[in-house]
Amino acid sequence: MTHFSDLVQQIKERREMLKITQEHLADLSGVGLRTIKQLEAGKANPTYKTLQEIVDVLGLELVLQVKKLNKI
Amino acid sequence: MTHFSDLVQQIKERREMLKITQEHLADLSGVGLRTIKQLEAGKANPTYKTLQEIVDVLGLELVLQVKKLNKI
DNA sequence: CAGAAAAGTGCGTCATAATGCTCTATTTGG
DNA sequence: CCAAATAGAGCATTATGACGCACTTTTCTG
Repeated sequence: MTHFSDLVQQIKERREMLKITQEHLADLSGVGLRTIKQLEAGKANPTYKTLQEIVDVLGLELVLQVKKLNKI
Repeated sequence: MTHFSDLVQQIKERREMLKITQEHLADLSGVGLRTIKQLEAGKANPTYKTLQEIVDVLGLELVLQVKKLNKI
């Protein structure tokens, strides 16, 4: 779960910044409310698709890049 | 599945660039060979954890960033 | 070209992600 | 402080991801 908690944190902060409730995010993204709650609680291992639908609504995107070294 | 195929393509190209076989990648990442095969074939919706373990071995990382506009 | 290595795929099982419902705990506004 | 809104969880069900095995197809290599 390397930096998964960071990612969750980013999602949560972004949602709050946009003044969107979990429920509204669920409606907008089509992802179940329960799923969003579990994700934000850090108690989930979401599928790419689920993650994608959520971050998309938040105006975010998942990108793959060459690892930056020395993350100590 | 927005740009999922792009992500799969990046993973595949990176693996080939590193001259690693799917089997070797499976061993290195701890992810099952079957799972890697399905992913590269674009016939999967991997969990974050699975994706993370694979890209990590390839020296890549998934990052969340604010969406760049006008991707027409 | 022939054999070997690597990749693709059908089938079946097991584990778990996704989800709804209900209830509790927090947070927030007035 | 109180009530309403929002978030966190337990429980159960359904859908599907992860995986091994066996076999076929494709791609290398000598």
